[in-house]
Amino acid sequence: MFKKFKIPDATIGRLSMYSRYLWEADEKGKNTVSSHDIAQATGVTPAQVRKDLAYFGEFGTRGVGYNSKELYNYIMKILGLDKRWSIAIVGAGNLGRALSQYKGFQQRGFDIACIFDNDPKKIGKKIANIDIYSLDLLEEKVKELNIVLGIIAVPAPAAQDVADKLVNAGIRGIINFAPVNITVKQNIFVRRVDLAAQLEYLTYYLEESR
Amino acid sequence: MFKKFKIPDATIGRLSMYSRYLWEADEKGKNTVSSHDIAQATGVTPAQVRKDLAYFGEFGTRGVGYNSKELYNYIMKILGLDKRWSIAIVGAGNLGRALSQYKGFQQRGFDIACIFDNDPKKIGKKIANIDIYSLDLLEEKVKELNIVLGIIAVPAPAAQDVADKLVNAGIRGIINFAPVNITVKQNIFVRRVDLAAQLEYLTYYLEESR
DNA sequence: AAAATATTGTTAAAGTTTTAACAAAGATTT
DNA sequence: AAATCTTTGTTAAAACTTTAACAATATTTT
Repeated sequence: MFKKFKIPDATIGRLSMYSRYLWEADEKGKNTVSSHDIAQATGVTPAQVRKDLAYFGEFGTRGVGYNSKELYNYIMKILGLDKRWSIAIVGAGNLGRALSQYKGFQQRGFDIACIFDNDPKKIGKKIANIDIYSLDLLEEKVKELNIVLGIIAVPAPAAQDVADKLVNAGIRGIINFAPVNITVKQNIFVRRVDLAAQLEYLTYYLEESR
Repeated sequence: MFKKFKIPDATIGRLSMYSRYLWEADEKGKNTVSSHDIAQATGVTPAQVRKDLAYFGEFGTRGVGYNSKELYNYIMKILGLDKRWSIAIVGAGNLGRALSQYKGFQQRGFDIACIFDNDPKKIGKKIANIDIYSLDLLEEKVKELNIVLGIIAVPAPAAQDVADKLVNAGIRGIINFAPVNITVKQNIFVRRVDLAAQLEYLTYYLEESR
């Protein structure tokens, strides 16, 4: 379908930003947007916007711009967001709880199917009406609820073990919030989100700029 | 001190990973590590490790490797983590609450000085023993508590306004969890962390790989 | 209807980052 | 103590990403 050549990773992240702006523009009745409009709203250059889109096809009209709604739909399809995805969260600690209740996932097409934890005090309870199950039920529930993505929100020492279990259960992609590298077999996609490291970029640049 | 040339942004993120591994290695009594050890543990190549470190100096001994503790200390200094930093969290919703209680910040030298929200029901209360104040007190508290970094954990429509207030109060760096671009004046460092976008990388690659 | 203006898609150039290769230097073995 | 092995720091090449320029095409103005 797509992928004529290798697409920069950063392009994918920008497409996500563009789509949010396009939705907003369309909501406000702005039917047509230019690469300049998109660039302005998302903090990149117009050339970058056009280049990013050009990887996937020709979506605009020269002299005119892009149809907001139409380009939104194209990008959502590129990102695989023309359908909904079921995800599981492993770890019902503070972070896991917050992620379970985070509205931003729903809005973008992600349904949290269930939560896993191995604390007997938590198993059987619910967070925001989502069931918490024992990790022993992982494989069963992944199949039953057609879960494709997993979020690891457990302490670092447990992360690799949880990752192995997710992969064994048949999950295809993982977001890892534990500040540790996890290794998985080929064809499983992993993204590490290290919250403290985000602050460390700031402190590095603050130190450097003085 | 550092910065002979432009340092890749990704290098900073990797230094953060390296430092976590070095701490662990030292704890386990592994006094010396090679670039290969670090690479293995963090999922990069040995050449990458050596290149990253070379931007900042010569820390190893040929034929031997690096002293774990010593390299850890160097990297922590590079990242500005040889001292502690005070941060404020704006937004006491689910995400703000979770971040307020996240142990990973403390461990890396970040102290959450206070939380801001404009919901009268929340103001005056505490989360994990941290005070919640009205946004009106932002400027005062930033000065009083020597707060340098801010975390935006409010809904997207409020993010730009909060960013402006943080900057006016004298904050130097911002992590923005709202899925929207914020603009700030020069010399203020911003990092956007878009949680849903992380999932969208996965769905993009899953679609692409079939 | 011609000229001016707007804006895309594409190509080439510039810039950045990663990878690979290897000389230099220390440790270990024979 | 010579030879071999290990591992860094550095240099050069390769790969990748962004920026800039501009022809192509549509719209608006004169």
